[in-house]
Parts: sequence; structure tokens; C-alpha cells
Amino acid sequence: MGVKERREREKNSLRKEILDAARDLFASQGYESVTMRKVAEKIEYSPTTIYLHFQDKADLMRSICEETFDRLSRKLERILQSPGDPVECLKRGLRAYVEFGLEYPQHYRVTFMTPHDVDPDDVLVAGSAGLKAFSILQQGVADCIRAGKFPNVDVASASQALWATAHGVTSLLISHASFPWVSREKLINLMVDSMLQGMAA
Amino acid sequence: MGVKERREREKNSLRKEILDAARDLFASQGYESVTMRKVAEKIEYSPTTIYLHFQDKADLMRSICEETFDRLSRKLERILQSPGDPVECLKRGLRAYVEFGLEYPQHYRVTFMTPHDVDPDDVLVAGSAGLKAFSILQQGVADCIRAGKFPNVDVASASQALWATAHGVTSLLISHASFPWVSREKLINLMVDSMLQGMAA
Amino acid sequence: MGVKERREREKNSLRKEILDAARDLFASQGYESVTMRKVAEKIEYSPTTIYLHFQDKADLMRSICEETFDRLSRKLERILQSPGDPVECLKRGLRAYVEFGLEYPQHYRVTFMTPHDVDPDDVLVAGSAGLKAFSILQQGVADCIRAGKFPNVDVASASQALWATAHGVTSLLISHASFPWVSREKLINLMVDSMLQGMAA
Amino acid sequence: MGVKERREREKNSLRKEILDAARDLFASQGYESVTMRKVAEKIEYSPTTIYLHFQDKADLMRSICEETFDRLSRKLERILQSPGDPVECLKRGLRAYVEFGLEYPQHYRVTFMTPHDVDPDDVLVAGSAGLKAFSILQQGVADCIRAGKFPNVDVASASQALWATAHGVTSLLISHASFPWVSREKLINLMVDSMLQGMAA
DNA sequence: CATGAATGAGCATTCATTCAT
DNA sequence: TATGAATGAATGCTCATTCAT
Repeated sequence: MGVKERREREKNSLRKEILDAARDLFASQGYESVTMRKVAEKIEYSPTTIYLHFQDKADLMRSICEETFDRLSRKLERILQSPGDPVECLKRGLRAYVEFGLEYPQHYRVTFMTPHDVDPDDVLVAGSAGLKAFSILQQGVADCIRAGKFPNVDVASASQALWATAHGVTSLLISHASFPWVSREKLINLMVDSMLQGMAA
Repeated sequence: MGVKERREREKNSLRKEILDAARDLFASQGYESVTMRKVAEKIEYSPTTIYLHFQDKADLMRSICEETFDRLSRKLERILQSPGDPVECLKRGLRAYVEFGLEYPQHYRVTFMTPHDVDPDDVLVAGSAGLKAFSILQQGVADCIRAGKFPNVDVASASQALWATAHGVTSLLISHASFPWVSREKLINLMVDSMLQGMAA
Repeated sequence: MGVKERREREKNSLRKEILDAARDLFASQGYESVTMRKVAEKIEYSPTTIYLHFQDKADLMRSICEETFDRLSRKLERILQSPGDPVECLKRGLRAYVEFGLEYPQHYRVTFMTPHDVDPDDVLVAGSAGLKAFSILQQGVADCIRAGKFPNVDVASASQALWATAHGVTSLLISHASFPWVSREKLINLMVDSMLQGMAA
Repeated sequence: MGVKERREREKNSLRKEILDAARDLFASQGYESVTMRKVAEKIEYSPTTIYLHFQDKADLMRSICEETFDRLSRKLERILQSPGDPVECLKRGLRAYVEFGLEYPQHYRVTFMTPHDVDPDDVLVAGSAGLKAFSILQQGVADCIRAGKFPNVDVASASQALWATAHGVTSLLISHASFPWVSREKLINLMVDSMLQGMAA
């Protein structure tokens, strides 16, 4: 059993090394530009070895995205379920969403901005981490409504609108990086604040 | 003369066929995954033929984007420069933007949601059709500000935020078509109205 | 008949234009780097037009080479058949050969240094201009021998050796252009003079 | 260990197969006309495999040349640095040069008669095997001059002239195999002897 | 005589992936 | 578990050439 466990640990540790290397590369160069060879070189193993841990390149990316969005979920959870004014929480949650996307633009890109020919909703449907993140957001919105903060909207509409708001800035900042944006801070705040204020009216 | 004209027409029609085929493919598979061969097969011509009409793959993409921006610009221009309450105009303009994206999801996807080789700013900066579209929106915002409708925001921030708002709904509705959205109408109105209201405060 | 002649002249004049353009290009860029399109652009006709005057690219090059070596023949003829000391004539003829090769390095290359898979002796056999040039040289050698200048050699051996001498410098200077050669003048003279002197002994 | 060695041997043997195939093709068709595919077909491997042994087409060519220069260098070294009359040594060295070319016409053709992408001087300059071969010849010439055998020439000029002499016969005999040459023996001797005699005067 | 439109064949190279060991 | 060797399938693009007009 001791042996088995060590094996398991070692296996996981190499798997983790691969994920770390690939995450870095995908994040800095984008999916298409990263080759299995580059990943292999970074961890100083042969390309073949990667295939012992991941089915193929897509599987590797998928794993990274899942892992990444898991982190997003946890982050949102922490924020939205913290005590205090629910609108304030929501505000912080939305900012955190955008910041997260800007911190991992390639993951965000792959997960939310890249066409997945087969099943466009792959990521958001079927219990994926993406869906979970959305449902946490929805919970935060529900809290606000329950507290009478958004008198004229229903949970579903408001959640979707806020998601779209956050996604709008995030994706535009990512895809048009060199557009002469006003400061990110300013733009994000303006959007989040205005939208929440508009809903509160 | 008649011959010349027919030739011209045929030439343009093939060019159009190529653009249509490429747009479809880019939209559904992304820039990198589309090959010149695939485009050629779709129009049932040899790959070489494409090069008779476009300099290279990037040029093909660029042309598609420009064409889309052009259409969008004309639509926005008509609306935003019409007389009446500037906020109302802006509201209609933003709705029109979203409707444009939903009516031509392929066009929108390629132009606004697809990462491509072309410096994305090639498309948005420096006299291109893209910049024109944005500056029309900006003009509408400026009118509102001049009319004292948005007391606390500057033109640049507000324009960018409104663009991001419209883009948020549009792109999410397109890319996650099978998500259980509330009615499009409702969502779009909620976003546009809330954001404008929030800005007016 | 007048019409016919003008036609003929015009046809020949375009043919000449093509040859001129192609000669320039081949000489400066080499056979493989020259495209039919480039030739066509230079004369401001369509590529198709070239095929009305030449069977294909190889035919174009062949024509140029023939024409070029015709010039060489005439040049050698003029020199070798001029009055005066036959050895002196020969010396001047050999120098002229080398200079000619250096003046048209690409033609020389194609004719004498490029492998012609099918028939390696294409150029030199079968009445070609190349063979003619050689036979003129041989004539000059014969004159020297008849005059008792080369007491110990036969015409064939001497002609071939002298050809090889001239070809040696020419081809080496062409193919290794940036080798740190002593001055061309000096090298050519040394070779020609030494070889003739050696033969005279 | 045995396994490692066998692997090493097999790897080298494939490398050699590639070099042989490529040399043949380059020699008979020229650098530009040979494609990686043709080489691959000849050895009955996939084109990709070649890239496991050579960086690219130019590297393949370079390797072939270096190998040839190396062989030639060793041969010349043995002869030119042997004791005895330096002129006699030089004579034998020059004959050996020509014989080398005639014995390995493919090697010679590729290395000395084929224009290729590689700066031809890449091969001849800067510590390469090519430069070494030439410098061995030059050394032999220097010995003769030091011994007072060539009173009127400098080392550089004489070395270059002798190289051109040897190259002249060699390349002509190779490229115009079916020309009605006098006997090779006779021609080679006539050239080498005459040139040396001419220089001695 | 001249051409615009079109193409088939080909190029060097790269990539994800597999298989025998 | 890990890998070296190998490959099939592509990729964007170019070229000489042809054909209908």
C-alpha cells in the first residue's frame, strides 16, 4: 500500500508538472501556438510521456480550464457568500470575475470565446465548472433581491444581465488589447456600478 | 462593354462567394482551424483561385471584418444621427447593435469574437471601418453628455462601457445559444436600460 | 506581303523583347529564381503571351544560351582569326573566353555548370553554339602547332587542356564568388600565360 | 550498453543512407530541383524522418559538402606532406585531386559544381573543412616557393591557379562525360605538367 | 495576337500522435 | 513508467502552364 501510494503521488506529481507547464504556455502563447513538444521540453520529458497522462492536446487544455474555473468558483463563492451588504458583495464578485478573466486571458478565451464546433455549450452545460460559477453568481443576485435591493427584476434576468456585463468588458479587453481603453479600473467600475445602480432603480 | 461588365460581375460574385464561405468557416471553427484548402473546397474551386482575389489568409479575414464594420456603421449612423432625444437615440442604437449581431451571428463572430493573425487593432485603429463604427457610437454618447444627460461620466469611458455592454449580451447569446436564457428581448432591454439609467444617475 | 513582313517584324520584336527581359533576369537572379510572371511583368505583357513565342521556361533559357554562345563564338572567331602571332591570338582568345563567362555568369552557369539530367551534353553536342566555340578554339591551337609553337603536343590534347584551363578559372570564380581571390586579372593572366608557356616548352 | 550501441549504429546508418541518397540526387538534378520528398522516397522513409537527422535542406547539403572536403583533405594531406621534392609532391597532389573527383563524381559535383542556398562560402571560409583542404594545397605551394622552384609567383596566386587547373579538368570530365576526350591520363598529365612547368619558368 | 481566369502539382516544414522497446 | 524513432496528414503559398475567349 505504501508503494501504491508513492506511485500514485509520483504519478500525480508528474501530471501536475505537466499541467503547470502547459498552463504557463497556453496562458502566454495561446492554444494553437503551443505544441506538445514545447510542453514536453519545458518539463524535460519526452512528448510521448504527456500522452501517458492526458489523452491528447485538447484533453490537456480541458483539464487546465476546468481547474482554472474551479478556482474562479471558489473565489466567487468566498466573496459572494461573505457577510455584509449583498449588493456590495455582488459588486465585488463581478469585479473579481473580470479580474480573473484578465489574469488568465488565454483560459478565458478558450473557455468562453473560442468556437467549439461540436458542442458550443460544452463548458457551460453538464455540471462544468463554468456553470457552477454562474450558479454562485445567481445565488448572490438572489440574495440581493431577497433583500429588496432590486425591486423590478427577477433573479434569472438580473443574473444573466450581470454575467453579460462582466463578460462584455472581460472579453473586449482581452480580444482588443491595444484599443485605446480608458484605465481598466475605471472602465470596470463604471460598468459594474452603473449596471447595479440601474437595476436598483 | 457588355462583356467587360459581365466579367466584372462574375469576378465580384466569386469574390463574394469566397467571402461567404470563409466567414462561415471562420465563425464556426476559428481563424487558425480554417485552412485555405477548406475554403476552396467549400466553394468548389482550387486553393490557388482564392489567391487571385485575396493576397493571403490574413487579407481574407481582414476583408470580412471590414465588410461587417461597414454594414454596422451604416446601420448605426442612420439611427444615431436621427433627430430626437439623444438618450433615446443611443438606446435604439445599442439595441440595433445587438440585433445586428444576432441577425448576422457569423459576421459578428468573425469580426468581434475571433482571435486572428491580423493585429486585432489593425482592424479597429487607424481609419479603418472598425474605428468608424466606434466613433459613431462615441458621437451619440457625446450628444447625450452635451445635453447634460450623463452628468458624471466622460465621453470615452461611457462609450467604451456601452460598447462592452452591447458586446456582452451579443456575444454571449451567440456563443452560448443553448443556455436557458430569459427572452432575448427582455435581456437586451434590461441591459441597455439599466446601463443607461445607471449612467444618468 | 508588306503586311506579312510587318507582322513578322512585330512578332520578332516581341520575341526579342522577351529575350532581352529574360536575359537580364536570368543573369541577375539565376534560372530557378526567375518566374515566367516576372518576365511577363518586365515586358508588361501577360504571362500567357510568352508561351506564344516560347514553348516553355526551359526553351526560353535555351534560346538565350544559344544566342549568348553565338556571341561568344563570333568574339572568339574575331580574335583567333586575326593576323599576327598565333600564340598571342590564342592567349587573347582564352582571356576573352573567361571574360565572357564572367560577364554572363548565369548563362555560363546554366550552359556549362548545371546538370541537365536528360542529356548532359545537350549543349555541347549536335551543332550547338558551344561546340562551335570549341572548334574555333581548336582552330587557333592548330595554327600554333602548325607554326611550331607547341612542339610536343597534339591539337586535340592541347585544345582540351586549354579549354579546361579557361573553364577552371571561369567556373570557380563564378561559383565561389566570395572566396578571397587575388585579383581576377592577375589570376587569369597567370593561368593562361603559364599554361601556354608550359605547352611551348 | 549493447542496445545503446546498436541504436547508435542504426541511427548513423540511416543518416548515411540519407546523405547517400541526397548526394546522388543533388549531383544529377541540382540543389533546387531536389526536394525533400524525393530524397525521402529514395530512401523509402517519410520526409519527416529526414528532419530527425538534419535541420533542413541546407543543412543536408552542408553536411554532404563537409564530408567530401574531409575525405579530400585527408587524401591531400597524406600526399602533400610526404617527404621528397616539393614540386613532385605538388604534382602528385594535383593528380590525386583530379582522381578524387573522378572516383567520386557525385561527391565532387555536389561539393564543387552545384550552386546551393548555403552561402557557397559558408563552406569554404571560416574554419570549415573546405578551407582546410585549400590550405593544405597552399602549404604544398609554399614549400615549392620556399625551395625556390617558382621564382616569379606568390603563394596565393599560384595556389589559386593550381586549384583552378585541377578543377577545370575534373569538372569538365565529369559534366561532359560523352565529349570525345583524349585519354584522361594524357589530359590530366598535360594540364598538371604544363601548368607547373609554366610556373617554374 | 493577347489575355484573364483557373488549376494541378508541388514546396519546405511542422504537428499531434503512435509503436516497439 | 518512459522514450526514440517514425510517420501521415496538413499548412500557406507559388509556379508553370492551359483554355476559352
